[in-house]
Amino acid sequence: MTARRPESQPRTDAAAVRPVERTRDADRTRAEILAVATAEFADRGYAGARVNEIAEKLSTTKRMIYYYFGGKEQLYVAVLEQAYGRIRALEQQVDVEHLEPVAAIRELAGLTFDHHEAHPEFIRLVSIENIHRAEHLAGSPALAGLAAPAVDVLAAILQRGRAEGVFRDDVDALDVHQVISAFCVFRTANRHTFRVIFDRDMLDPATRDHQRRLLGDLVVAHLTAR
Amino acid sequence: MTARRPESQPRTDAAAVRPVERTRDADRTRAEILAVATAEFADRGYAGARVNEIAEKLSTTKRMIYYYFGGKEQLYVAVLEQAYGRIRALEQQVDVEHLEPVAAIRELAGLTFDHHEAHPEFIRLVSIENIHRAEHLAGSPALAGLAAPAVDVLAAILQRGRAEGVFRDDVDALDVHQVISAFCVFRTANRHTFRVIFDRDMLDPATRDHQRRLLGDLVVAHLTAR
DNA sequence: CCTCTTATGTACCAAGCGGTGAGTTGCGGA
DNA sequence: TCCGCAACTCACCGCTTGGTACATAAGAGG
Repeated sequence: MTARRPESQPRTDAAAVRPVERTRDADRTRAEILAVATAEFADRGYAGARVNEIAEKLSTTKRMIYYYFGGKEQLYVAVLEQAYGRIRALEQQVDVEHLEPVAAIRELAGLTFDHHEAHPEFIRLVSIENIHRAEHLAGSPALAGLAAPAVDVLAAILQRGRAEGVFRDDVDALDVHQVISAFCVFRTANRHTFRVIFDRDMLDPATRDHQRRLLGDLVVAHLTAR
Repeated sequence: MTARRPESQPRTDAAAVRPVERTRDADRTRAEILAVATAEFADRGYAGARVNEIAEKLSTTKRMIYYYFGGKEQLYVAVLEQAYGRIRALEQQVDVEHLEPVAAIRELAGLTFDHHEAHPEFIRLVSIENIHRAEHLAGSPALAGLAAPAVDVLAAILQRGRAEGVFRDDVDALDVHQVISAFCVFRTANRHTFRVIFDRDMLDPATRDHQRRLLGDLVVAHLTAR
């Protein structure tokens, strides 16, 4: 029991020979843990995710998770914070001010549609957090009460549309956002049960394009009704 | 160690004296396990639910869960099957054939709305099952591929509306069902994160009534557009 | 070059987990 | 009345789980 490392150890004393990796880098380690944890939590839920399994997919060890984050729950909160932060950053890049109101609504709805489809892990994390009644979200000072930029963009479009007389003046921006979100979240989050029960594959390109148009039609019809 | 039951035992030999309970009843035991398990799985998710905890809330023991269902996963599938079965039974009772098409659509949407709000545990189970990519649903011969009756009702209404010339003739019934479902599921399933981020309480009566009307307006506007 | 802090790895633990072996009791039928 | 079996109880098991004690190496600063 004297041989500690039986193999796979250069031992040539030339420590600097190794390519590039394995230097000490707190930021890199933290980022790697977050990335792996995001995938794992999104994949299996909070209770279903295993700290040991996250650790095994890391190039570092489990000890680092506790060193940097403190515990499973805090790691999960950190994952949520990073995910929401990234989504907000993306939303802020939306630019539809150069379009006329109807086209702008269609574009915004379409972008949300694409965006949700492109980030299913985020939608999954949101579903998971709702299963837990948003208690972690509510407990995070970085996240609670901080609304999405998308609603402001939407409110501006509605304002312009009203001024131009093409939109009704009794429609609330948050309502419209909710309708768009509902449609986009549903087809991503509930895709699996919907497929089993109704045999509709949301990811099929034809279905996808059809639904993207449908969402635009739906919202515009509502905003321009009467 | 001879006294097995130190107290709380009548022991008057009048076995028939006891009110009604505690006889052997397989059906009742099964039903009780299912009821407790439904609440527990809906509350904490599949991985988060604990067999031990379900057992503690039972008037019987954990062993009975394994006796009747075989294991945690099979118990979960049984919970899903019962939940879907009940929902379908409710859907089949919908009767809107006596209403004109527009009123019928509003009524159907409203019933779905009320129905989803009244059964949040079911919505939670569906969310949970989607987190698991509907693998249990797909594996259950009693559930897979068996569409909801609501879509047939919807298709009939659309048909009538088209015949009367009040509805467009290029709208798919399943699309409409999806829009209604999306709205109703979203406001129930994502209620918690939505509240934390946008400070909107879906359960507030005024909000609720407003959204119920909104859903009807939305669908009707789309069906009657152009 | 030494030293002190930060970052990392190893080995391990107690509690809780899903699951079971083995016996016991009530009840319906002969 | 008694028997056979379904319905039920109790104690127990082995493994996985989140979490940690402790040793140690890599750099930055002097």
